[in-house]
Amino acid sequence: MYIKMATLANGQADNASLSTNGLGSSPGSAGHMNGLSHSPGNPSTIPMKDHDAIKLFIGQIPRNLDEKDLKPLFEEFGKIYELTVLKDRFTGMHKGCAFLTYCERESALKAQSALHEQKTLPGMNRPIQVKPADSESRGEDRKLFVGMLNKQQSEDDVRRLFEAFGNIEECTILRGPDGNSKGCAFVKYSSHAEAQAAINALHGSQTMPGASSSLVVKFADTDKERTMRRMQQMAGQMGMFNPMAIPFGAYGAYAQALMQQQAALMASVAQGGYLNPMAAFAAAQMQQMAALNMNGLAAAPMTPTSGGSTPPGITAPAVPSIPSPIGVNGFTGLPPQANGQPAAEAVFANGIHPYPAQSPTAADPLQQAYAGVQPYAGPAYPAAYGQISQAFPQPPPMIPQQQREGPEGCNLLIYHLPQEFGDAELMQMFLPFGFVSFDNPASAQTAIQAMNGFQIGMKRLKVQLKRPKDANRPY
DNA sequence: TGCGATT
Repeated sequence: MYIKMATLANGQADNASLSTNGLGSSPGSAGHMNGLSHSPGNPSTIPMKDHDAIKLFIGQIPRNLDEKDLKPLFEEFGKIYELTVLKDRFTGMHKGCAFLTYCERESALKAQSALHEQKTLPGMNRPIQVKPADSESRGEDRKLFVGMLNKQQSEDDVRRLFEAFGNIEECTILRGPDGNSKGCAFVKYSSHAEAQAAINALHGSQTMPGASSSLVVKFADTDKERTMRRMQQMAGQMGMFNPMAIPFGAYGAYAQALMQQQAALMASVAQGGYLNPMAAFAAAQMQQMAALNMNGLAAAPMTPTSGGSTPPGITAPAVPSIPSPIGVNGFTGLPPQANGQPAAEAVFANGIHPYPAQSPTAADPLQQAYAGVQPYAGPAYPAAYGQISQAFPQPPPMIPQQQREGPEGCNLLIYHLPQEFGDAELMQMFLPFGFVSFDNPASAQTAIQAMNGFQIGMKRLKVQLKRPKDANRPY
């Protein structure tokens, strides 16, 4: 844990640090352990595949069919090199689809033409899909997303609409679990130019009956955009902090620090075994997303007040939303509290160096009192948390029984909080920096650097280390 | 206003 936190502290200054965490994609690395066809034992029987073999995506598979059930169906087109049913990474649940590689390219082509949309497996209401996996084609630049369709329109209707602009390789209406159209579709052309021509001709060109606005025709999300979108959806579902609610241009330090810290925190907790599958998934997504952001995707210039355009899938609220509880670590409650918010509150984190605040508006006197209400995870907490990341004995301790001031040099003072800011908000905002588990000096630094000057509405926070007690009484 | 069941 402490190692991770050290990494985070560095990451704050060095955006590249997350790119070394092994999150990179590994195309074609799907292990053969799940594969079907490799004969154990005699090496001479290990199948070889053509260099130009095609990995096929198989969709619309009943969930009660596993590799051995599927094998006979596909074997008639050639020798199978690998067949893997896709399963949920955490729950192991059959996802209703598979990847299939034949030893020979020709077999794949035969299977595709014989099976794709040609038959429907028992229990399915849509025909089987047999087509090159996305990883084979790299076709994002010729795939269109079509929105604002009439929900009655079929694949054929959409094809007719788009066929004049090029050769359509794939046309799929997006449907909900009930099979009803979601009013949108993917259309993949053979070339980027064809796709662009369709956009030029069709986007906004007409309004389908029942649609709320004119036809949308645009390039489909890239991998990165898709990851971001999923991340956002999941964060929303879980009621978690939503990193994308905060525009990176304006709040880069905060967002990055949060994301990195949350990713590390959740990952280490996950290793300890406390996280439920959803949260573990969230952790993985979070890491992926942090990595993506480090690569600059979300670094597009935009601020709440700039009036700039918003990239697809990213919302830019006028006021940054306040992170809500993470929902891990057992931190579901909040400390007891005296209400009536002062303009400044002392907040305890675990840090060391004195750090001069540099807010331009920092004329406020210190006599604003450290009145408050300190959500502080006492000394017992870090130790207990340390266990978690190692072996995972007990769940993390809950909220501390009583308010306590942290060691000297570890307490932050926050000025210019909004009136409506209560402990809950305060705690949520600062929790990632120190309340939970981090007792190294870098945490306080991270929090200060990320949060000092952070704008909430019309105000800018002032965050600095609380002065030692004796230094606080100049008179 | 909706981006697939894709290692």
